Amino acid sequence: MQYTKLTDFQVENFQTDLIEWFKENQRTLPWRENKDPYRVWVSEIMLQQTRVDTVIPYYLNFMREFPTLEDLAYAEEDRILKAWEGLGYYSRVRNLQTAVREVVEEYDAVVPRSRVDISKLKGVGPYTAGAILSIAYGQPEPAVDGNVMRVLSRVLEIDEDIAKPKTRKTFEEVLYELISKEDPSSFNQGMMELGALICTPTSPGCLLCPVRTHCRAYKKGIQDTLPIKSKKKKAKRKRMAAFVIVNETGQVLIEKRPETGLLAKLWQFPNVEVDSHSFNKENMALSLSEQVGETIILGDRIQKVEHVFSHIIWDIEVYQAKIEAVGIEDATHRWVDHHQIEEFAFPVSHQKIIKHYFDGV
DNA sequence: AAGACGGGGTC
DNA sequence: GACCCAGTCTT
Repeated sequence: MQYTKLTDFQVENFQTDLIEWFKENQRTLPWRENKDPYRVWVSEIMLQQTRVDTVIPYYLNFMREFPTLEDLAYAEEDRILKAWEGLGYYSRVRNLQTAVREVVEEYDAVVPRSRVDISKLKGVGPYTAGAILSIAYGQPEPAVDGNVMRVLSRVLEIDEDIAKPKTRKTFEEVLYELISKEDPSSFNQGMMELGALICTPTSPGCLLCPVRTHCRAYKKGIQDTLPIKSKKKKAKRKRMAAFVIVNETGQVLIEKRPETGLLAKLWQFPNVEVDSHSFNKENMALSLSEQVGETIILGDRIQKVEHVFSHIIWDIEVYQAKIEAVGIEDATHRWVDHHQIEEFAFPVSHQKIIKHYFDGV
């Protein structure tokens, strides 16, 4: 039985027009060299909420460091985080390693071919499952991302709010009918490529579009009103104070962030969240001395950093500080010089502190 | 269903 | 400043 949203829709002609266009116009990208499921998998994780141009250099470096699924499975966690440094959403790479270890142990190092099994892997949601199954294994599984929802909302004039979790399922149901059974890989990639190159969020290039004859929104001239997407709330501000603590040999103190939550397991300079009331230097020197277990002498403010996340804004005031000793290390604290610090993965906000401090020293 | 989770590019 | 990006996990 045909899905009602495809009534009077030329399914086969649409598939052909899309796939022909994709084969002629697809970009040359490093993850399109072959269909190795591991390579496809890594690319799909990196591409989550991240643009192609941003991903390319990370992908090349990552595949050089971890060419096979086993290489990644046996790698040290600090190394995979360093390879991800600056990409954001760091749980992606920790989940990816958990998942490839699962594949090595439970699936004889072969990426599962069924949606049920592949979806059990950490970090593999409905989109990534469909992308790997269709691109690496040629299976007719939908892969619904932001591009696909935008393109299809226009082509089929679907006006559900794409910010709602439930809406993704609407698109998946249609796509099980609409996807090419002969070339699911080119179909899915074609939908995404079309969304990236032609059917863009603002001012779509309808006159260049290979499927405009099929497009209901274009026919009505309402392509700019779709998709419907509700707004999200804006980020909240947090004031922080961070400290570049220097010992007698010129090393600085860094610490590892907690295992869960924001920027989990990355390294940073010791810092505290401050509200406007408790913001005084005596207070900070004291609590800092407690943290480090030695007397800290708080120096000048040397930098201000504003860093914007999707849900938080950090306003960081950076202070220099001195310790009258060599300084003690434990599992989560290290004293490092400007060479050693390169080996640790820092969030971009604290990379700004590293750059400013060591450029000035 | 809504919030947590990064960072960068664009208008 | 707001939006968006080849989304997923947790609550």
